[in-house]
Amino acid sequence: MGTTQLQSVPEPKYWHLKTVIGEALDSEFQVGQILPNERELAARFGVARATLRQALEQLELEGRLQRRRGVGTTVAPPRVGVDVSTAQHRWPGTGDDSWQAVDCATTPPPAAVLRLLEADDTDPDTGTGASRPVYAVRRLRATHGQALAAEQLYVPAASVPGLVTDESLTGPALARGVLRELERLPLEGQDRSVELGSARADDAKELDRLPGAPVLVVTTRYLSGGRTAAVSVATYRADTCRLTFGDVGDLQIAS
Amino acid sequence: MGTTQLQSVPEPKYWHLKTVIGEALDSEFQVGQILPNERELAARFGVARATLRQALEQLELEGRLQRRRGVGTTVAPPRVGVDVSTAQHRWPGTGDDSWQAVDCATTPPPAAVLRLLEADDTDPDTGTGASRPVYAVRRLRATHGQALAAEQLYVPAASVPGLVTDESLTGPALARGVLRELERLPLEGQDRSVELGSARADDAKELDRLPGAPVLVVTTRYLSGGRTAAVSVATYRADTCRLTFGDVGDLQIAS
DNA sequence: GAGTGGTCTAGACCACCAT
DNA sequence: TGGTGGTCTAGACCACTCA
Repeated sequence: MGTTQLQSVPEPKYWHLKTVIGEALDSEFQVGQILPNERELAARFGVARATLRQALEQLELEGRLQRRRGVGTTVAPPRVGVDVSTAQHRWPGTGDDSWQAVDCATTPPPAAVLRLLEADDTDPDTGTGASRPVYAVRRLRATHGQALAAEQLYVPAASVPGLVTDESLTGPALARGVLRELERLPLEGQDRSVELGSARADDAKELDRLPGAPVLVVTTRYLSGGRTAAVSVATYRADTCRLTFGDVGDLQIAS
Repeated sequence: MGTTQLQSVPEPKYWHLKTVIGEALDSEFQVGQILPNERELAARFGVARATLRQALEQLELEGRLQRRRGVGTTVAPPRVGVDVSTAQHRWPGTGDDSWQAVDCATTPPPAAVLRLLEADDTDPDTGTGASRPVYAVRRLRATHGQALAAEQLYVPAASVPGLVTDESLTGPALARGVLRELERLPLEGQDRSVELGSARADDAKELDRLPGAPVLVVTTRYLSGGRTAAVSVATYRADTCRLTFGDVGDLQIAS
């Protein structure tokens, strides 16, 4: 038959929808403005609700929309630039009030973290358990009342020799005590990695997201005295955060 | 009625599924092994295919699974650590064969990039167009034949004054020429940001993914002579890449 | 051509938030 | 209590890969 194929390789509907809605966001909507609900939007575009949701999910992933159950879908503000630079060799949170210590436990860290912590602990000496227990400090990072990240900072006891382990020290106070002692160590370097993950239930709750929400997982190894003095696993909200590594230093400051 | 509520707040089925399958991956499967197809898995777990797919999507997002249309679902290898460190003040790809120049065009860059390029171009002098045209160099980064990232490197003409603009220079050759000239500039610093994005159609094709696939967008501003000499926008496959910022430097090398 | 994952539908019910 | 987004179902068809 001589029917000419107008769209030989048609793009998926949800992809086209995403483009259309994305353009509408630029031209017709303002930050914070509420969109029509999903059922109406689906009807308006003549698609099933599931298809519309696929488009909205993409836009939310890109940080352009914010959806909250029971409330609605709103236009998200531009992503917040969050400094996670490694240029200044400082302990995390030093001279920076954006981190807040929340709790501290001594539950054994996950196997992956243990590998990082004990990689250089097993070789030099014979004993392995010298650095136990490992303090697990829980911290939150926020700006303008908005939760950005939840962190689990693992500190082996060997890194905080001066810590008084008084039993009366409860969670938050113990957390601050561990941090205070940690800052006394000379920080010699750090290496860091960033990868995509999905929020565990506890992280999700503190980040005001649903479990499984996309997060940027920043893993940092802090080095002091040739050893791994601490390991931090921080999960940043991927929808609202843009991680910045301001490496410019002197040049930027001079201008 | 006296029916006791066994699960007062039951977690979503797909979340539970994800956990179960994830544990199975650890204990019963090997990297590269192929899973039963989605219809069978859904039947085996007694859920709809869409629900099963929600769990698989999460596992793929976390880099634990790899799905390919027409082929099947396989167990993914651990993520590749990709160095994107800013510690060495070098131009991208110098002394590193993982980047390969593909093409070069002079199409105007997107507005967001233009803002970065011309921020310090408008103030000092009166003229603005001094740095036009802007070369858009296209490069790919790969290891072991596996595409990791696609980059768009924007270089204002002002940054490569020695470039001979012969019309016979085709795309790839022009790209290499621009890079060669760029490397002659003294690199004074760079700042960088990482955020979550979804792959544009062209990036997706070169990364062997579907459009919309999650990517880590690394934006870098290269500074030379107090100016922004180039801007790079690189999209890394979020499922297979873990970006590493090896800041340890001397200490790590010495050990 | 058989089998895979990708897209899409038209419903239903649930958890949550505001009023 | 009404409205929102979140979950789930049971189908259907399509695009792709490979033998």
